[in-house]
Amino acid sequence: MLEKQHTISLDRAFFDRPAVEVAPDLLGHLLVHETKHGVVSGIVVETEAYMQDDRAFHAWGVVDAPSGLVKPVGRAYDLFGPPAHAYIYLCYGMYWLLNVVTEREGVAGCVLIRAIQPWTGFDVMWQNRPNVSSEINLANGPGKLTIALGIDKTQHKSDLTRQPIYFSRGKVLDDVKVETTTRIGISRAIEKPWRYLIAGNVFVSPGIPSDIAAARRRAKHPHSQ
DNA sequence: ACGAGGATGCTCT
DNA sequence: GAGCATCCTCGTG
Repeated sequence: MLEKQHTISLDRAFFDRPAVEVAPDLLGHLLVHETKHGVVSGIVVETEAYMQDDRAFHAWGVVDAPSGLVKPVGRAYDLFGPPAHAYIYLCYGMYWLLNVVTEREGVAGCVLIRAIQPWTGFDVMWQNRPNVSSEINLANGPGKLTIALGIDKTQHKSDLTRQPIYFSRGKVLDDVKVETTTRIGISRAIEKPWRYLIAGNVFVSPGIPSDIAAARRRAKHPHSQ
């Protein structure tokens, strides 16, 4: 069961800021999903920020340069909506990834939730991910955590300041030490240090920061460009 | 422990 | 047709 203090949600003002501020601040808060099978939650231990004019961002190139108008087409349009709404999209044709929209309406930005430390609703999580070998692997990745929590396309654009999906106002972990790396799994803007994680937490994802991954590839295949 | 490869569908060229 | 904000399995050491 959740303690009462963790049933109150972060408000919209919290997300009405640049993603690079929201992303580290979310660490230590609970991500909660009140499902019909029970309340499932986990501590946010890893996030990434995506910013306007960021070449790795879905919203890149969507603003028409001379007019400043947003082209009202495609999935990226929802990234310009009001803050604190869910932006959920299909990755590699198979996995739903959960983002929170940041910044005021008209400015694009979001925070990708990359890993949670399971907190409540273990029975539901194990049901959702029956073939997992250990608690560590239950939700230590952006695709894994949506499966564990039962989040998919149907919650796209839902308001994350209220049930059924929200972030707790109170932190479960206080005084978290935030570590910063480049983001994972991207090929553009790989130098931006916009991945945030709780230092030493074993529930963070096993991915390799993109600048390190690129350097390794170059060392291994010096001929490929 | 690690690395290669496949699954699978949407978006943009 | 290429390129993905991924994950899992099955090889080899």
